[in-house]
Amino acid sequence: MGDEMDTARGRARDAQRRAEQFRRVRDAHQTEVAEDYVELVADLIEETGEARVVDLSERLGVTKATVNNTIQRLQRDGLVTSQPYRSIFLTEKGRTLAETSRERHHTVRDFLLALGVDADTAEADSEGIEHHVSEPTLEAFRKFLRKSG
Amino acid sequence: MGDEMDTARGRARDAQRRAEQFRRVRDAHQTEVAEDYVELVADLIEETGEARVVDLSERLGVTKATVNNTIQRLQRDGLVTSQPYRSIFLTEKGRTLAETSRERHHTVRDFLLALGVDADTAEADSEGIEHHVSEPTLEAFRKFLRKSG
DNA sequence: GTACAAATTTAGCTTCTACTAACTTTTAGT
DNA sequence: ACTAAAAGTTAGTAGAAGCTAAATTTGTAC
Repeated sequence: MGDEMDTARGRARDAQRRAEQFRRVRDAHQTEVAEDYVELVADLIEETGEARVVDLSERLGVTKATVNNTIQRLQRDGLVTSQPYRSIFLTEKGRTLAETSRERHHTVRDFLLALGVDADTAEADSEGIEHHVSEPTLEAFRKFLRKSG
Repeated sequence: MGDEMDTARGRARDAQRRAEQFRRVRDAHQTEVAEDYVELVADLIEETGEARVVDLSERLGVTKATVNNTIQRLQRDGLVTSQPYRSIFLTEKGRTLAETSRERHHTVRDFLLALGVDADTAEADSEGIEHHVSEPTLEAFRKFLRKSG
């Protein structure tokens, strides 16, 4: 068994490891929408007392029809409840997801701010980044915040 | 025009601003796949001399059929060229995208490493994060790297 | 309490990304 | 040169997320 084979094997292992990373990113995408929705539903309930399709539609920048579609799916997945023509509520599962999601979002945003990024950019970028930050990285962010705070 | 209206207006403006952020994240998603592919094609050409469907398939963790599909789309969008049963090449546009994409990827990865995140996590997270980091944030990352380096 | 406006829902369509299974072409071994 | 394996392609399917347009329900102003 020569070097060539070892190299080939090494490459194969490498490829599999990287494939796993891409898979994780793809999986993250599937939960991103769910996280954005439940986070927003939680915010709206706190701010205005209820979460309506039209509010989600405005804040997300998609049509009401799209919101409706997605809410159906989230209901199917046990994250929200809603009766026809009534506003939207979070299930326990939904509340938990909203909570961890929000915590992550804030950590990322505060971290970017602490790093010297301007407020608008920090808010905008954290929206995209929050879904792709693992717990170890979040912990590194928190550590930085403690030191710089 | 009382406080109530001002608040309502303020909320509407706020909603629009946030909607813009979500829109940006959604747009980023559309280019993510393209960026991952061209970056990988560039890597493979450098490492092995050519980029084949089967290699992309292995590294991305998707089937060859999926790679084929996507390559068609990238070709349609002018990022790659490929003749049937032949390996894949980047266009000038594709090379440019691969280059900026790779630079961003490395900046994010090196930044996470400098922050104390372990190598595996840095590699995995940077894969997800790289597509959502704006230029100002990247610049803040670079600045941190210069200071800590 | 009726009519109108606002909100919600439904129907039908598109694009993207993924899959499996079957097929064709190319490459490599003998 | 032939055959088998590897690589690439095609066809058909599915689900997610978006859209527009039309229908329906709810809420409100008079």
